[in-house]
Amino acid sequence: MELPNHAKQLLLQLNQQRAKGFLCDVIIVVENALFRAHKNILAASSIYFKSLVLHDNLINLDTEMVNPSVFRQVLDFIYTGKLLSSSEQSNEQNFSALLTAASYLQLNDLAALCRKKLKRNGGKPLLGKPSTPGPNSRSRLNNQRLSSSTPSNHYPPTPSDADQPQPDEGLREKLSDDEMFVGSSGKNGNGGNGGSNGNLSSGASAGEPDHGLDLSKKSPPSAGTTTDALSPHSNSQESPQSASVSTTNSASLDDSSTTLPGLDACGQEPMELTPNPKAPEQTGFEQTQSQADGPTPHKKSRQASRKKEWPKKDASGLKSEDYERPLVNGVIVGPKEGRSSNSGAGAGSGSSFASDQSFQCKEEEDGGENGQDHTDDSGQSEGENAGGTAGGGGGGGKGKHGANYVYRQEGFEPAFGDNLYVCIPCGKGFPSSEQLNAHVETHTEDGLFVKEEGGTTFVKEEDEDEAEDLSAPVGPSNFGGTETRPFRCTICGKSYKDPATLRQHEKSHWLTRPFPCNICGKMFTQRGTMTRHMRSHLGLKPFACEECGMRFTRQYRLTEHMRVHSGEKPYECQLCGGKFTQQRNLISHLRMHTSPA
DNA sequence: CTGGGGAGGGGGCCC
DNA sequence: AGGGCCCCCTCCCCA
Repeated sequence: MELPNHAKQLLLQLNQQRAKGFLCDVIIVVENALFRAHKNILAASSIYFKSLVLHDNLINLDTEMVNPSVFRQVLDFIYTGKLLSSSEQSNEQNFSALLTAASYLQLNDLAALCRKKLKRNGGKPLLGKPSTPGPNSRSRLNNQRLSSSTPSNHYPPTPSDADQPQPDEGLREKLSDDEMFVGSSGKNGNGGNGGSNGNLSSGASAGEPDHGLDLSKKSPPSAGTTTDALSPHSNSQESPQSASVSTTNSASLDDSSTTLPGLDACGQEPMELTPNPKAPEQTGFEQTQSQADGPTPHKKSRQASRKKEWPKKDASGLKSEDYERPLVNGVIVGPKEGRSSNSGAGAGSGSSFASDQSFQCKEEEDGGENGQDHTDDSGQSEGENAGGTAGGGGGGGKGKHGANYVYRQEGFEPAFGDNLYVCIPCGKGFPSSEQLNAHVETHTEDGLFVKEEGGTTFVKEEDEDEAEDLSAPVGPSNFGGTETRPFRCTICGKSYKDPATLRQHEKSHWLTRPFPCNICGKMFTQRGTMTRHMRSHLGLKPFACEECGMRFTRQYRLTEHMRVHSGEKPYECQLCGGKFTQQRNLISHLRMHTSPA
């Protein structure tokens, strides 16, 4: 007994989910466009993808092998088995590009389809493009690019040996100059020494501004010779994640930006893949592991593994809105964010992608942001840290790591059922995106930022940034006493020196966090925290240790790290006299003294 | 195997 | 917006 349309239906659902970003657990970066997808689907369609998604949640594809437009077709193909080529594209060039991409990605069926098509048209497959499996060619290209002579025999290549992380131009623009040289760190091609973090790419360095891209400046001179051991950093770069940042492309943001996966290009003629019995036969082989060829310093593996962790839970939290937002300067830009990110790059955004109508998706101004809350922590966090001041140790701990930033919220256990499209704020499920969107609009009128406790303050979405107007803090001296900290939070009673800080603090009480990460959808109460978080996605580590070349995402980390070299151990245990370089280690040490052993 | 220390990384929060 | 600090998690090394 067999259900006739089962497979088809399943695929249809999956494709719809992809369109909404629902349960998507991997992001593919192609030039300045991001695509979300499901690891399982990718893994089932290509060995190459299989090896990539194994450890990566953020994958960066070689822009020399595939461009956003082509990748969109590829992705559509993967999810539908149909080749949708718009009239304008259904020419040889397009098929040729598709073939290149398919070969690179090891999508054999698609490649065969393209070859067939090209043959039929009398075209020549793969002109000038490598016909070898992507990975290899990719490595080759990368090596060239890096001018590294290191052979890349790994196959499939781990992102690590594949690319040299170089932040996408667009992304760079979005971040401060000093952040730019980061990605390069390490990873140089092969591990060999990444050590030098970044140095490699450095050719660039000369003449850059102080903080700038001069990799050589920031990184240790040892470039070529440094050992891996010294530069765990490099290792970290090899982690999948870093790979993600690898593209060298200098896509100028202006235009091309965008790609909205999940959207069907209109007017396309489907070219269906003929049933292929042996199709999904990818044998399972996960050799990625072996990649860590050579002795790997422990840190390497450790870091690598850590990297793998990040998106674990977050990835799925992507909002469809983000998903569909055009990218500008390499960063997904949406109506909402666009507004807020007015910093240079952001500003341009609006206009920059305007030209790219084709993929644009209209979504209402605010539609989504609110939708994203993850409450996991919110609930308690506030409470805790609020009251807690110092003791609030809770404050810090809350929500860490694990929270589900996604579709599930405590208190909102939605009955999904068939309703795959779930309104995050209220937990209602809808059978179609249209219905969900319609529903969401009803929210936007009400404003979704509700204070967690008391719920007395409503902040309209539009005012997100100017929340102060509505969440007017209790003015100075409303609470007798603290003259130095006259601004007090009505919810938890903590007081602050200035209204801005109070306002900032108050956001921690909001049920909905106003600053979402455009990549994983995680929500933050402070923009700065979100920006910092973004760095981890992008592999940006602007702060380099001049001693060993190790790079960090935060200045503070570097400062801390420097003590390793200086031998300074400023933190002393009053009980046993033990000294530590880092306060946190003293703290954990103290616990050892105090814990009831 | 286990516990302690060192250290990288992430998030929250205040200034 | 960025800096700095705190807290937590986790991994690795080593005794």
